[in-house]
Amino acid sequence: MHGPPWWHGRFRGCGYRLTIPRDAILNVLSKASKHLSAEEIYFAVHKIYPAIGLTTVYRTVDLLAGMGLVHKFDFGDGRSRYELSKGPGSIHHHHLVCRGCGRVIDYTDFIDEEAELFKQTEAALSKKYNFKIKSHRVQFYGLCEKCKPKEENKE
Amino acid sequence: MHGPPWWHGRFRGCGYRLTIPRDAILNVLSKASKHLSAEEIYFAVHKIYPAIGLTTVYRTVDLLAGMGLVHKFDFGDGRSRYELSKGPGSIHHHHLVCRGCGRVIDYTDFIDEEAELFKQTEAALSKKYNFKIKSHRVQFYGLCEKCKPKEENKE
DNA sequence: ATGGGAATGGGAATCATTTTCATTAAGGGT
DNA sequence: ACCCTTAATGAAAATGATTCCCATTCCCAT
Ligand SMILES: [Mn+2]
Ligand SMILES: [Mn+2]
Ligand SMILES: [Zn+2]
Ligand SMILES: [Zn+2]
Repeated sequence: MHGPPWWHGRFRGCGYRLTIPRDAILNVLSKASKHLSAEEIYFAVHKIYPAIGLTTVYRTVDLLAGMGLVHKFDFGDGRSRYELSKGPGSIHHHHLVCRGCGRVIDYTDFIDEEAELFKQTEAALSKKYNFKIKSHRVQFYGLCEKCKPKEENKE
Repeated sequence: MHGPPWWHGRFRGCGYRLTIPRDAILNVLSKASKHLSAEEIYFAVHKIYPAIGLTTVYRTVDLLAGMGLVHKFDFGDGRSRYELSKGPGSIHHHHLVCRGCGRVIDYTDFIDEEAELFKQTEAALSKKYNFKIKSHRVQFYGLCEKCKPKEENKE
């Protein structure tokens, strides 16, 4: 709870500077309860540091993705969404995406068995295609509890 | 090899008209060996029917995705890519995406065990979140055999 | 303190996709 | 084969997220 946030150390090693905008953006992301768009990050950060521009948000979020600190997602709503990937409170998980309302649900259940299979699959794919796998993404698409009934009414 | 293509029947049932553009676009997709962007489809179709516009490609590909005939993907290169999902020659598969050059590799290996696990996972998720799962997407990100060496040289 | 490269921010530019609207053409009924 | 209704189309303009440009500011090792 005290001392500098856990990400402060990660910048020096890469030769990057830990600036106000970068720190502010990471703060916003670390407190976010959902998957934020660049603009949403911009608005949130803007309340505390009105000087920070949208361009910087894009640049920063891109840098962070390159460092592996955030994940960039496309859930099909026309804008990229970002989520902290490392650190306390962030666990590897997969997503359920509602085609009706766009809601995204994180799930970590059943990951145990998934993780085991993914390890095997990654190993086999790496060898067969001589491909170095860095990460993966799993998403299920469908209808959430709210949208399911609406769909049925259409018939 | 003869007779109307397999997709002709799929339109009537939905109340959609089978038009020249739609047929042409499906022909292009059915012959494609890679994941085409809207513009690539447009160029291919344009050689045979120069009158067909890019707008129609977008509309059609959207319609086909809604009908479940094509899958829409985002591989991170800034444009959506489309692939026939049903019919002879199209098997359900997952993707390896190279972060270096953007190459996308289809793989169907190891799907057997994956398929089994996915069935279980889908069932469990459906129940727990009261979510109707229609489809899923799995992508592995990393470096292909060509890009792997380049990355190592940078250090 | 100083110099130099890194980082920033505002505005313009890009570019994939969508919207608009006047025109065309499926295809069911005759 | 011919009409009619209406879905479908295409050209051009609009949109909107992301990127580019560049003058200015900031960080930090010397
Ligand atoms: Mn998530
Ligand atoms: Mn594929
Ligand atoms: Zn929903
Ligand atoms: Zn590659």
